[in-house]
Amino acid sequence: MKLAHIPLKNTQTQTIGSDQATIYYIEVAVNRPLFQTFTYAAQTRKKPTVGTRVLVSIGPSQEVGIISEVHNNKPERDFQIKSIIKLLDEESTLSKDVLALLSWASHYYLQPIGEMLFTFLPSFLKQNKPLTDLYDQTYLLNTQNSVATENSIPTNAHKQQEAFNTFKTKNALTKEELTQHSISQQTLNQLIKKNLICKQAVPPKPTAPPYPHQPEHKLTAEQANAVTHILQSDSCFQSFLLEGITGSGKTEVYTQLCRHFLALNKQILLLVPEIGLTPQLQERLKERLDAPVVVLHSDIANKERAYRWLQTKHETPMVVLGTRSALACNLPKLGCIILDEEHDHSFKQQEGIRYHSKNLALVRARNLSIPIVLGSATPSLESYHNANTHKHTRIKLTKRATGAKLPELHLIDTNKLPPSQVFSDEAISHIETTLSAHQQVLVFINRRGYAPTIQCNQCHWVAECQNCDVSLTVHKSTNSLDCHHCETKHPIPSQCPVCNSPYLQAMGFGSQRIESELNQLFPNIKILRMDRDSTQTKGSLEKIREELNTEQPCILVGTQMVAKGHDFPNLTLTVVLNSDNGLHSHDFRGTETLTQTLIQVAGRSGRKARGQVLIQTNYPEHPIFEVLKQQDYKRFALTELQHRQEQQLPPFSHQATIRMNSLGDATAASRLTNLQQILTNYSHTLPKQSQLHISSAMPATIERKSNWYRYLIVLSSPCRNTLHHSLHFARSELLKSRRSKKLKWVIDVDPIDTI
DNA sequence: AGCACGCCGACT
DNA sequence: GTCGGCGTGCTC
Repeated sequence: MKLAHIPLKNTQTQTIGSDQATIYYIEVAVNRPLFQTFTYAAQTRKKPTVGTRVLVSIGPSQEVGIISEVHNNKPERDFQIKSIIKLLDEESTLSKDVLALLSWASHYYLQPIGEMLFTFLPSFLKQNKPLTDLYDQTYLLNTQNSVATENSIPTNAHKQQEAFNTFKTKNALTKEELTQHSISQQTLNQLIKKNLICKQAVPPKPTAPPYPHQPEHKLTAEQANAVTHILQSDSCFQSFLLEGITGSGKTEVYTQLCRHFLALNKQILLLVPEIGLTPQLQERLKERLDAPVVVLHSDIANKERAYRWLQTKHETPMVVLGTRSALACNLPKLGCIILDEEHDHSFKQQEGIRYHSKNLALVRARNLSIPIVLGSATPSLESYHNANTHKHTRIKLTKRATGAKLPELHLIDTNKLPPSQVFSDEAISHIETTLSAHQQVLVFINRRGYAPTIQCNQCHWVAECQNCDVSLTVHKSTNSLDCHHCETKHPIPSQCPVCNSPYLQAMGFGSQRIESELNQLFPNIKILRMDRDSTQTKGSLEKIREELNTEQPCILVGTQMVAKGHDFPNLTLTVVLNSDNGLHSHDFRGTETLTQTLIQVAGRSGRKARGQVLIQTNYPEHPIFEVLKQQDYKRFALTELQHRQEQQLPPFSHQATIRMNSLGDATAASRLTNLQQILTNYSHTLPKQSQLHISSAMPATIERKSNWYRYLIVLSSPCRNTLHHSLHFARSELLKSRRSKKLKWVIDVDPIDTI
């Protein structure tokens, strides 16, 4: 409300000569893959602050940089120090604590400092434009002016008198408030002309539109207990693992936590894995909280995103709901961090700059001495282990908030099912019963497209991508063969390119094929599909959700996407198809991920009344189903952790991969073998107890992608420091050889896959 | 990364 | 001759 204290913008009327400008020496990080900052001189009156954007000339070009350090004395440098071109803003873009966090992250993940900072910045702020471009225009009572001038309003100018009185009580008005008080532009201009009112740009403040109804909500005993437990650690660092079964109402716990911290004038950062879940969560938070909810994710338009970023600089209590990039927003009064669905792999950035948001969130909470809550029904084994060893405090929600029981789980052996038939008779009859009871059905298939491949009946030729080592997926809607890895599309051939046979057959099932299959089986029932292809256009996800809320019997076909936190109240039956390919994964995290996905999918059904889950499998004897039938995640976690311990796999050791890709041929493989040799020699120089393990160079799961040949070596050690030092050594070796357009390398600390 | 410089082959 | 390909090196 108080805007008067904000300094007036037009103070640049410098008295040249008596100008007290001093030279400061600063370190600047630019958006380039360089592991260093550059020293510049800045001549200003006020000491520049860390995190402020500057415009610098670097080599022959001009670029936006961020001040990462301000020196107290002139640093000794054996090169000439250039001056910055200008300070872009008077205020910092990255707060001090965020800058410290990201500097640490650049060191921990061995990523270039400038790129690390810039990946978190909305792209508008990467440009050479001042923050003030995003400020709100307001009109302010000119307090400098004496009362005498007030008399300059003619006594018959009632509108002006009235408007001026409004300003005297309100002090400042935004454009909207002007129209609210029906002050016309004309009247305003008159007042500005008389120097009674001045125009001023102010930093945007988040606002909370009043919500028509704020339903009261009663917590279950478990929920209430969780909230009080977490609040006990007020203003000190503590990490909680909120382990609540699907439908146990974790969101309600988050809401109550938000309310509490807002009441203390604090801010809350709520991180979610993907935008998919935000509309529902956003709506719930807005209707239950009496404070602004700022939503930040990469799908928000450029300028709007930067505007919201600026809003988070405000000290007013607010909730920021966002995906991983929201981690670096300012929030000067941050009081609590919540990370929902903490097991989700999308918190790990896999492309470009590699980091894990969960790790950064934990470090930020620790640095700020505030509590952090990691929530999931199926915690990652890392977090599970951390709770076992009391690094995290475990809080459990064991009952569904509605009192409904967890769904019943049945296995259907599909060994005798002919390959052309997807749905077993048993599944079909269950679907029929459910639909006739006016309830909804979810069919989960972990594959998009029509069919995963097309094959020749005679010579068994399979359509493969020219640029990648994968088979092409049939897409009926576009009538094309698509590569899901390099995005190329090919026409479907009418005959086999090898033996010219016209008998080409779509093999296997994807979500599109399931959809058309269901349309044939249940011609009078609405079939909805939720996958990456069907949700590309804006608002399509909301449309699907609306349809589901009509309580009409219908069938939803979905991929991975449906497993992520959606709440489908009228769903009572879930049919899982084709889960078998996850059973034989060569990645040691394969069973973990599959178990998590299946439990999450199962959890979509029966939120109100008890639901049912049918899993079709060719391997009904597989131990994973024993766990799933009991829905005993604890048992799974403990057995799997024991296995990990025996194998010395994470979380019992720390891993990093060095990946190297070469364009067109496999040179990366031999280069990596070279590096592996150097690292092996290096490991012999280490003290015996440091136990560094270096794998030999191996191809990535998809060896060739977009014609890039991809290889990696895995370094692991039970000692974090050993691993870290070895990686820094490896990087210095890598930097010795020249960069080439056809050879790229990247270090991935705490990798989650080898795809 | 982005840019300049420089060295080589193939063109009006 | 000189245009443009790319390999090499530097950026405060």
